[in-house]
Amino acid sequence: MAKLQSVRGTHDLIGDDARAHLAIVGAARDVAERYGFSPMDTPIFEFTEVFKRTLGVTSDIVTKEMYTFDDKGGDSLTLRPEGTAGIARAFISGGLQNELPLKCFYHGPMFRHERPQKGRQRQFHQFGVELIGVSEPSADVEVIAMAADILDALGILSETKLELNTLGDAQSKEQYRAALVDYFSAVSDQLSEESKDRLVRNPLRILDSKDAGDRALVADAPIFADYMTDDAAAFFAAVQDGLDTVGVAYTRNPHIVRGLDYYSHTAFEFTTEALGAQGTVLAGGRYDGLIETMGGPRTPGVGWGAGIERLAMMTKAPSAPARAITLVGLGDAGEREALRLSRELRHAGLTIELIYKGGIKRGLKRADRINAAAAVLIGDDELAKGAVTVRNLDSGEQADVAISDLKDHLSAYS
RNA sequence: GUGGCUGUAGCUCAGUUGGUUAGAGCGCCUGGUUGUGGUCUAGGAGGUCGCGGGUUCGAGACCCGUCAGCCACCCCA
Repeated sequence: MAKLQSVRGTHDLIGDDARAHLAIVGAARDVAERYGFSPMDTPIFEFTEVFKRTLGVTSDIVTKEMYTFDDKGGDSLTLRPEGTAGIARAFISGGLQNELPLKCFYHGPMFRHERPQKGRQRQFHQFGVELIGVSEPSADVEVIAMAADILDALGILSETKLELNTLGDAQSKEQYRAALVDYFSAVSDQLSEESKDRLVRNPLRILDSKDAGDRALVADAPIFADYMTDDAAAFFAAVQDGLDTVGVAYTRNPHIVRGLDYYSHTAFEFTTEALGAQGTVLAGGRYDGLIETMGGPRTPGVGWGAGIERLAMMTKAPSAPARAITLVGLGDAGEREALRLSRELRHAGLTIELIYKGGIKRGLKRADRINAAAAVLIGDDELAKGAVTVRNLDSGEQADVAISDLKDHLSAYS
C-alpha cells in the first residue's frame, strides 16, 4: 500500500450517494412498518460458527468469501456476509421464542471477499426482512408482497421481474438431488469443468449454468416436479394462489437455486436487466430448518435481503434537501449576530447555512453555489438600525427587515 | 480464484513513430466591483504522469511486476 487508499471493493458514500442510501432505507422502512415489522439490529460480526453452521459448509460464501479473523481472546470471529444468520442467532440466544411470530427488518453493511464488479463490492449494504414462526404459505405471500411494495415505493417495480421457484421440503430436495447426481454423473465427461465441480459440491447449481453444453444436458435432466412430495406441491400451489390473490405478478423459474443451504420451499428473486450481470436486486425464500440447525427449537421462517447499492443504481437522484438561507456576517459585530441568529432561526425550523469567513462577495458566491434561496446580510449599517438586509437570490430583490421580524419574513422562503 | 480493458491536475479527458519546460475544458483562488452572487473579463494556484523495477543517450508513451478501477466468468444482494 504505497498510497493512502480505500480497501479494494469498499466505497465512500458522500453527499447524494449517502442520501440515496438513506432514502432507500427510509422508504423500505415505511413499508415494512406498515406490514407490522419492527426494526432489529444485530452485530456486524459473530462467532464464525454462526455462519458456518447456517450457510452450509459447501457454499462459496463460507469456503472462500468470509472475512474471518481471530480476536485477542483467541475466538474465531467473522464479519457477517448476510443478515439472516445473525437474526436467527439473536432469536435463539435472546429468548425471543416466546414472541412468535417475530417480524423484523434490518439494514446495514455486509462483507464478502469477492472480486469487485458492477453491482458488487466487498462491503455492501442490505435491507432485509424476516418473518419467523409462521409455517403457513400466507407468510411467504406477505413477505413477497412487501418486497414488491418497497420496489414500487422506490419507483422501480416495473423494471424488475419476480421469479419464483420451490425447492420443496427436505425429503423432496434429497430425492431430487440424488436423481440429478445420477443423471449428470452418467454424462459427466460432457459437462463443463465448472459443472463437474458443481456435481460434487452443489448439483442443483448445474441447472443454472450459463455454459451452452451444460444447458443442452440440463434440458433433458430430471425435473423437480416429479420428485416433490404432495405436501411440498400443495404448499407451493398455495403460495402461487396467494400471490394471485394479492395481485403480485411472477414468473416460474425452475432453475432458481438459492446460494445458501438453509433454504427450502419458496425461493424467489426480483431481477432486472438494468444492472448488467448482477441482475438480482432482492432475493430470499423460506428457511424452515435453519433455527433447528443452529440448536434452537424447530421454528419456521421466511425472509429476503435486498442490495441497497443495486437499488440505488436503479433509483433516480434523491430529492434535493430544502434550499438553505445563508447568513453573511460582515465585521466582528455582524459575524457575532449571524452566529446568534443562526441558532435562533434553526430552532424556528429554517435551514440555515452560515458563512464562516470572507466578505460579502465570497458569501454571496457561496450562497449561489449551494443554491440558497436567500442571503441575509448583517453588517454595521444594518445593526445600527436593528435590522438586516435580506436578498432574494432568485430575483435579486433586497429588503430591509427588522431583526424582530426576520423569522416571519424568512418563513416565506421555505 | 480466472480473463479482458483502463490508471495523466479536484473532475472529465488530450498528449503524434520514445525527444527539450506535460496540455485543454470544467472547478478552485485573486483582480476588474473599498458592502452585492450568477454572466463577462484579466490573471493565478494546482501534476511523485497509480507505485516499483527494466530497456534507452532520452520513457507519460515500450517491457516486467505490483496496487487500484471498470467489465465479464465464478458466485451472489
